[in-house]
Amino acid sequence: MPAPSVSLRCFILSLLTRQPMSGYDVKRFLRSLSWLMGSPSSGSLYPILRALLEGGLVTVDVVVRQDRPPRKIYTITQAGKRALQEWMEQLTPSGTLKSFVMRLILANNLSRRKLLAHLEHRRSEVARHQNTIGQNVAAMGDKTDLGLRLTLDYGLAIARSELTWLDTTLERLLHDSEPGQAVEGNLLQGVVPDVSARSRS
Amino acid sequence: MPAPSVSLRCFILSLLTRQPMSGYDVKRFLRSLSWLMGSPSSGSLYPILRALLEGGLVTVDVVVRQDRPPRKIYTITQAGKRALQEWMEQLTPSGTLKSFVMRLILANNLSRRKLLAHLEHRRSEVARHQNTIGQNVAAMGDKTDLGLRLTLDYGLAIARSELTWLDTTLERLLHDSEPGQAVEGNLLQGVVPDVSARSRS
DNA sequence: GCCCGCATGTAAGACGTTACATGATTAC
DNA sequence: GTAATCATGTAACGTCTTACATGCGGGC
Repeated sequence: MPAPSVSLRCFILSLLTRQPMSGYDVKRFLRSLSWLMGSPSSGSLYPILRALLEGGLVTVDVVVRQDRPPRKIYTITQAGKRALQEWMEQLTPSGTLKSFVMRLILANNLSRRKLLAHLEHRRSEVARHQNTIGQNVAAMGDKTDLGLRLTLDYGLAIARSELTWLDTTLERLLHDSEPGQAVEGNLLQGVVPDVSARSRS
Repeated sequence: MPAPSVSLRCFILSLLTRQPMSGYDVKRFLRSLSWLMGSPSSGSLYPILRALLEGGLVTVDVVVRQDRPPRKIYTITQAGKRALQEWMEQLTPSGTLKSFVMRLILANNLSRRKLLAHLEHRRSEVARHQNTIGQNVAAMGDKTDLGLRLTLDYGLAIARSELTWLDTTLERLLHDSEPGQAVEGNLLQGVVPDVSARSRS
């Protein structure tokens, strides 16, 4: 039993705050975002669900069906929500795009203040890396290394677009929060499950 | 000895085609690009160098110095170059940004044809993911999931900027290769213009 | 007939990090 | 004097993937 990573375990736990899901549902959801943050394989996903279950952070409803494997629908418990809250408190992101996106998806579980802090933290990191790249470009001088030039140019392009996205998003969120009063509460109004989610056949 | 991954081993080997380097040099170089592709820790880097040495793909020159650890300068051998060439032939990228950047850095070891193919491959992948995100947005409808909306919006912004970068870069490379006759040789003339463009601190 | 999607899960091993060990030099 | 950089390396451990096992249903 390869004790799964804290971050991935918590992330999957937090997906269950959106709605109860089966392991396969989690997989499909993450596969649709695989470009941004990759998606775990069965070999890591199912052990994580089992660990959550054994830790009492989720419950499972087994839906038995004729002649096919039962679907196991996982639902987060109160204990799970508490554990999640504790994890959310100590945001210490590690600079990678993946960890940034992880927390971005969880925006609903964050107070607006925390969300803004998260975005601003990312902003400063990207800005720093932009500077680093600029220094690299300067240090390179006239050496004709096509690969390095392309890479640095690429990095600059990505960094620039990310910064503008962060700026406009921050501005939008700030603008939205000014008229509102509930600054500290979670901003997610209609949390109610709505378990349909699959209409396509 | 945790036999290191093929890709990382080959990538580090290929860095030595740029110039002979010590392990620490490799580390520093990769740290300066850590945002794009991360940088390996000592625990993976040094075993890789040892494996390359034992495989005869590199040689080492030990520079002894007074009272400090000797610097070990690694140089790629003919056998190393051949092995690298073979690896380069079978480009089967795996969609991640990291693997894309890895090959981008190695542009000098690629024929122009291969480089263009690489960029075009990336282009089609990003375009596909852009479509996926679009579908997600459509499927979401009016559900108010702030985190998911932000994430999808973010993904779209990144994808768009990457596509425009790829387009302009492809165009530039095509434009440069038309007048020239040597289509198949490695290209490295000092092309890429004007990468300044920093306005914000 | 065959492969793909659905749906779960396990075992073995590849991969990489963390933490340590060593120790001189430079900078605050 | 405490910390950071230079510079190498090892061992233990955490983490994740690959490949397999199972088995039905639907499309080509």
